[in-house]
Amino acid sequence: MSEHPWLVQLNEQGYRLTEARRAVVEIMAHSTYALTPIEIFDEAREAHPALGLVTVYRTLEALEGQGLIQRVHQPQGCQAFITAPAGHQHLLLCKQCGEAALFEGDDLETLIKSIARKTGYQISEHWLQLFGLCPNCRMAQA
Amino acid sequence: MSEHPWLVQLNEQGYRLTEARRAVVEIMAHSTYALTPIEIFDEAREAHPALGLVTVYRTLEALEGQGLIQRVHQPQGCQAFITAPAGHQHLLLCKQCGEAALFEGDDLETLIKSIARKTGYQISEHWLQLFGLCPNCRMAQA
DNA sequence: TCCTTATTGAAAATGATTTTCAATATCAGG
DNA sequence: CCTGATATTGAAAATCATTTTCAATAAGGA
Repeated sequence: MSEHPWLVQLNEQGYRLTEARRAVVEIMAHSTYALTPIEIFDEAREAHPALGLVTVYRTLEALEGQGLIQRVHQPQGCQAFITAPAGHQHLLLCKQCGEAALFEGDDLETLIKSIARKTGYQISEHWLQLFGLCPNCRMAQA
Repeated sequence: MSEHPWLVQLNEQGYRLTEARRAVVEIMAHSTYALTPIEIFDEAREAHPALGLVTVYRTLEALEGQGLIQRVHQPQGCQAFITAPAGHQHLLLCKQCGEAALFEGDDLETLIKSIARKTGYQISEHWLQLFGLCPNCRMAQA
């Protein structure tokens, strides 16, 4: 069987391919929701019951180090993770159901340049995140 | 002596004015750096040595509830607090020294409306934060 | 000044994450 | 296909941040 691209990448970086890693990657690579270590633990144990929570933490660390997932910051807490956006994409989170959408944020360049000019700062990174209601939850609410 | 506006506001909301609260407000209202509870604790104890860390947490909670301070999210962690920006301002943090600058982010409205149209989400909140080097640290580096 | 009650600090409890360590599993080499 | 070096694992303990509990104290209206 062919491995998931994330597993291939981990392998190329010298990580061994184990049941535990396969189980965590399986969950993380397919979720469109930000998940906490415990949630990942619970879901991944369905495929690999012997999995330990510690290993979830260690695998998340490896995946984050490889730029494959990212931590999601929210008002309720900052422990959740989700697939890392590619390129210049940013997160849009539904406050109701937690579903995450992605959007392009290229237009920021202009804003950032103007702020750099005004403040004298040399800007190297930006975080942009939006919160709202996804189409489904909007409908349910109306 | 006249009290700091933050203390006046707390008082109007029914909070009593105590030495502990005065000490914490004194630190938070004048810092241009994001400070962690422990850092605030250490600094505030210079004015009020009997202060307990628990009270720092409780006072931060009150100040955040009043919209006077806000939590600062950073790659290294999300435990720090800083004066809340007024209106549509956002944070710009120096990666080197931790100093915080503020900037206006009104231009975002256009971007946000366009994303709302594209994704179907009803967007109600946005987080924008920039990281870089402040003028001083830029100079020191060059 | 007195009295009610919000507030306090210390200690204990909780929750998340990290470290330690002996057992186990991966995979390169024979 | 076996074998051995060693990366990886899970459990338990340690650590760190935060919250809760509770009796003592202090704020501020009467």
